Amino acid sequence: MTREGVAAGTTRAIVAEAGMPLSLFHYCFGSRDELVGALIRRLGAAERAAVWAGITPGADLVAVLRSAADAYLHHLTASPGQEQVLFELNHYALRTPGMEHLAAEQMAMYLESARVVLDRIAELTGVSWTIPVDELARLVVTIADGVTTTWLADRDTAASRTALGRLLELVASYAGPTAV
Amino acid sequence: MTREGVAAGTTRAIVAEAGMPLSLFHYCFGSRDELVGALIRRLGAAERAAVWAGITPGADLVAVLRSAADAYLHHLTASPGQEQVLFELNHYALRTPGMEHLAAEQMAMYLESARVVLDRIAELTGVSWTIPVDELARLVVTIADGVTTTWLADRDTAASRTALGRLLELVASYAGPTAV
DNA sequence: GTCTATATGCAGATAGAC
DNA sequence: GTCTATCTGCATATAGAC
Repeated sequence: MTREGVAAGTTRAIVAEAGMPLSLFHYCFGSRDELVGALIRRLGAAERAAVWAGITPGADLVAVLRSAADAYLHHLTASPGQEQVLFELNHYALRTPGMEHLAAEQMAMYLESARVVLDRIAELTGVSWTIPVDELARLVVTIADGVTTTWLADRDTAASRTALGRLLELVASYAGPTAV
Repeated sequence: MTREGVAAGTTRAIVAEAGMPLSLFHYCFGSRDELVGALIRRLGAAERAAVWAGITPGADLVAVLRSAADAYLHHLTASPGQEQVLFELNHYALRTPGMEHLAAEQMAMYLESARVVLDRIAELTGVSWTIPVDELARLVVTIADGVTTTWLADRDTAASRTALGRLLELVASYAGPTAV
């Protein structure tokens, strides 16, 4: 699905690539949608781990934000399909009766990841956020979604980098001296 | 497709709703993908017209931005499918061999719309932008994409409004006194 | 131009032997 | 648990009468 899209990930294509008979698929999963649901959860968790691992310790807030953003942009341009499939899965869930909650769950996981990362960055750089971290987390997720969607459509890396830089200035503007 | 998703818009579903035989579809369009391509262009143009019409004249920049943002959020929450289908079409184009350029075209149209609107707003409020309007347009499109994607997933209107408000502050920060 | 009827293929899911 | 063979339905597209 990462390589060719969610729609191309038919049960037959999956078992053909895995070298197993079709019936084994239905022995493991009740339906294709069950696999898709499991996939949303698993890829969401993987994304979360990747974001966490991408934090480069440092004292300067702007430098830390900048390096995290660069790491993300590098990952995005190197493996576009990995981010693309997350959006496709999200839209698939939104349009499939009974799976809408998975789209919300996916977003909740992103928000949680952003929250944790923001807390960690504050800790590392010795700043405190001047607005609730929940609100800042949503801002960060919104920015990431926007940059990713836009880049996936036109692949203008330079323009995306510039926009992302400006958006990070906004994030940095919500940092104040730590209360400790 | 707006109502039930791009995948649900089969040729059979379309002709059934239109009350016409299937063959008439193929008399009008060479293939389903040809219809999808036409749809991307048409809905993109409609979006552009809607954005243009949404500008509320006024002297205060922040007020104009705020009203445009509110109008967009109102539209989004009232007719989510209309924005959702644009994303779906975008992803469909990205994954369909030979249609990738349509995704880029769609994004180019958004950028052009943003550019025109930013010029108009500058004219109405008597400000000038302190960064190239191309860069600001990409920032605006990135923001709109991010807010829309995030809201579609969790429907948290209050949080989206707050985030959008903060992002617009960034946009407003690139306004300076007019050179005229 | 517009219709009915059909060709062709692939989708998800299951039956039932081993 | 794992297999082969198959059920059933729906997808895009077309043939060919009118």
